[in-house]
Amino acid sequence: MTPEIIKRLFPNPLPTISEIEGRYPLRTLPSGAKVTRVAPSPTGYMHIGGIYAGLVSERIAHQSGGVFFLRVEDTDQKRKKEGAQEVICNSLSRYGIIADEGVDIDGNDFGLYGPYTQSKRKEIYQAYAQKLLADGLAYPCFCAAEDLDLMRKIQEKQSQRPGYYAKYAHCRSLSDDEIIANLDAGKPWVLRFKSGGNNEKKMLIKDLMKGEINMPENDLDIVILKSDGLPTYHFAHVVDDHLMGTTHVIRGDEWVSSVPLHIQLFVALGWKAPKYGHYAPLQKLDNGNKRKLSKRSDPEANIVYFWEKGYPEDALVEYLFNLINASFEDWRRLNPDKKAFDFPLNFNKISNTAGALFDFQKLHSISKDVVARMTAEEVYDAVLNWAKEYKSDFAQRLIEHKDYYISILNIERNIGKKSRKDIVKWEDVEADTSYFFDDTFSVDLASYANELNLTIEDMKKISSEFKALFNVNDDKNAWFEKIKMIAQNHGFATEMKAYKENPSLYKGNVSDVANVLRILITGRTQSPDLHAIMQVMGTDKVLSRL
RNA sequence: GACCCUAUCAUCUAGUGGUUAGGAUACAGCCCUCUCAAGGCUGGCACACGGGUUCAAAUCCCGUUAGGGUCGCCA
Repeated sequence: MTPEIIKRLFPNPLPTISEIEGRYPLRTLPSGAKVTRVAPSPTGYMHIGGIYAGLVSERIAHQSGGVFFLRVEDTDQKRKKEGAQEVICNSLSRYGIIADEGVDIDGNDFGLYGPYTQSKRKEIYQAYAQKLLADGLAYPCFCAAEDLDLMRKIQEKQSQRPGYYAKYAHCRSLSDDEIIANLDAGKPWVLRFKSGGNNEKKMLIKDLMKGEINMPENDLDIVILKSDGLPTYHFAHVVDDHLMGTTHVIRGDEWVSSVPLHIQLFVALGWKAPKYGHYAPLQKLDNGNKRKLSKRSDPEANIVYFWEKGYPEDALVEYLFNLINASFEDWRRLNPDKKAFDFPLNFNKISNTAGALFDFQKLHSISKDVVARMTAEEVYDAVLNWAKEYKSDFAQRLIEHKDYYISILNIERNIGKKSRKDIVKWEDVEADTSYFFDDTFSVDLASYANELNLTIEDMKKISSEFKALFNVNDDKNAWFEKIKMIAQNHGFATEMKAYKENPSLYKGNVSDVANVLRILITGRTQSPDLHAIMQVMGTDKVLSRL
């Protein structure tokens, strides 16, 4: 390749290699410190797998005293969406995944190894591409998309491995004159890596999560610079993670098969490759088959789904930790008061499986525990935050009745003990507490009477008798003694045992009496502790309901 | 089609040559109990299949089957 041709391909002045290397000094970190990153694309959509990767990367870096940074991979200008930076930053920070370096919500860089948005690094990639070109490790390719489609079709027909390699790599052997002719004709071009790999040969890859993998060497001349002058993922990853000093790359296992290529690129540029860890994607069951949680068909693949439903952030984090490493739940049992982020995560303990099915039942169970560990005030704040965004009329009500709601949320909430566990997500709270307000309270007496095998007259009698006896200051025992008394007066058993032994002697038992009151007070047959509910409602409301 | 990965209860998994195959979720039953939830106790439920290697295999090897991934100027 003559310098003249190189100049024609890269007419604009580029920084020199030593200039660039000077801008990215080696990081000075304690020994054992790991440098990781999360590298989403600004498509306006955050996949739950991105949170998974972020969580692992963040923990690995910070637990080792290293650096965790955010890099925005926007080399595909077609997929770039307005407002995507906000989605990325909000999604990560919401789950406590805080980068030491990267791009903030306004698109501003912070940290010394930037810029952290790939489109702003164009000249850096081009400088290294030019170097590869000069070193004879890259070449311009003028093949059009149609040419490549045709090539693949032929390969398929002949049962050949598809791709741009060996005799199919037409532009690899272009003479200088041919290149000049193409350039003169104004043909668009891409830059391809001239692979020295042999597909017959194997190379051993050590994956942090999957262990040793034997892969064939890469012999594909892949594109490193697209016709718009921006790099492909492969090239950008290699250049960036070298310059930014990444030591451990954690990414989805759709990248496993590119590792030979990536290592080849590192070698071609004279660099040391980072360590790689590939995790299997979250899956879901579809018609009896597992498949990857997909953006198109699965709403729960989008992290926003969990915001809309109001899943506590800690619940999702704990669920994901649990998937990353099943010993999390043992650790949690031993350390009920610690933050999830205190959990020590080791690579050799990270589960290496085909990909877990996303299990909502497990998430819900974890979520109930998480909510049960919170105080009523904390729950109130979280519900209010959620409602402000997704249910403004409910938010209004929460604000107007703050103290009342906190008392409601405090019912049977005994922190650290056997607390009530019935809130899974903030979305549930409004309906669960609706009977505390007259405008959202209703009761269908006739059908309940039928269900309890009582007449409405029976219910009325019980109600008026209790009404006369009710005193909001009664403690639980005194309160219940009154209920027993009413039971006795009306021919109900006061003890469950007695009733069970001889049901025919009684009209019902004390629980039926309590249930009558429960229905009148709450409009439903199931509720938290009735005594506590009455205390929270107060005398006026209880009497009016009765 | 080629290459790579994976295979333990319904689900997430522990397990690295000798275990009554452990835990969690879910499920069922009992206890507690004013209902529900919670809690306590108990129970059922698994090493994909076929060959090897070995005194001994969930564990090592080979094959089969099944699932997943990759083979783009997308990441």
